[in-house]
Amino acid sequence: MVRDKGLRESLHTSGRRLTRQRRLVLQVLEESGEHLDAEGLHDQAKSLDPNISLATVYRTLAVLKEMGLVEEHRLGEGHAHFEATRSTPHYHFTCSACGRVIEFDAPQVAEVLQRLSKQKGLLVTGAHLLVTGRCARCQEEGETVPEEVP
Amino acid sequence: MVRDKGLRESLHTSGRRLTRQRRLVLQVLEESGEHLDAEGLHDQAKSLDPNISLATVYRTLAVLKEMGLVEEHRLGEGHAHFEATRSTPHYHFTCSACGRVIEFDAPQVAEVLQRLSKQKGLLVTGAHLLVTGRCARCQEEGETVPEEVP
DNA sequence: GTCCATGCAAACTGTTTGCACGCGC
DNA sequence: GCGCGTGCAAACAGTTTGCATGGAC
Repeated sequence: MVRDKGLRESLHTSGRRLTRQRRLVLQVLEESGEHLDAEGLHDQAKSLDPNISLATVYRTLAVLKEMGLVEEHRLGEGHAHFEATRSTPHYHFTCSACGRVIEFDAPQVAEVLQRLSKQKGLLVTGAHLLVTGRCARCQEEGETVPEEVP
Repeated sequence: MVRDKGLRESLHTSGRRLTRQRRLVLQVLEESGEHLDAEGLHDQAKSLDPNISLATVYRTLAVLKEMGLVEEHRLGEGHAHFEATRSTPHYHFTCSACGRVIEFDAPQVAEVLQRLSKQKGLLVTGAHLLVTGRCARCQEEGETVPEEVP
């Protein structure tokens, strides 16, 4: 992988090492696209390296978050979701009936943040707009049974 | 309390009862203002009713949330914060250095939501903009030691 | 060879639940 | 008095940590 080099360097500057597991976690996160939870990520990773442990997944996520390569979101319920940081910001709508997550963009949020940081002298390092409700499908059908949620 | 009557009625329509504990939880939440976590809320409540249990606090919060009188937010870290629903929407900035929470308004968010629900046929029932970064004080001082966080 | 990273299992935190008793209506 | 609500303690889910071994550099 081409970007391994960059990853190795980023890790190296903080006295860290590029391991098979770290490469793997980032790879799964990038390929799989969006908002996996730790367990889902672990499952995916296990299919490529059956020995990787959940603890390592969590530790790796912490490192990648610290380096800004991964973002953590609390969508809907208890557990966290993770996704590889992308160049274009986006936000999440979660359907409370079926659990589906829909991404959307909202350029106006950037304005809000800019005004906020200017007015109150804040340094903004992260922001997330989380919306909940019912998706189109679940409104029609009055559905209440949760579908498969990855 | 005047609003007890309204609360009782709201509860009654869903076959629920107005108990000392429920009154108490809502009262603490309203008086104490903003974003207490369950444990803080429990502590405050205990000073008025030493026997109230944490489980009851959680169960009551669930009921009040369901009735729309209370909102739950995951600010920064692991545990949830709760606040009595207010007429004016507002959002939260959390300083990752000192843990301070600053509230702010952002009317543009409402526009975003409206456009979103129209474009994608979603029914929006809740939304929250969560911002993290460093507050003015912590930027100046390069402070890293967390202060008291309620 | 050094020292960071890993796997495993145990610990921990925040939240939920089962059960017997208590209290609102 | 009926049946929901409570307190207690145990269960639970998600995440973190201590320790001995393994692997990156």
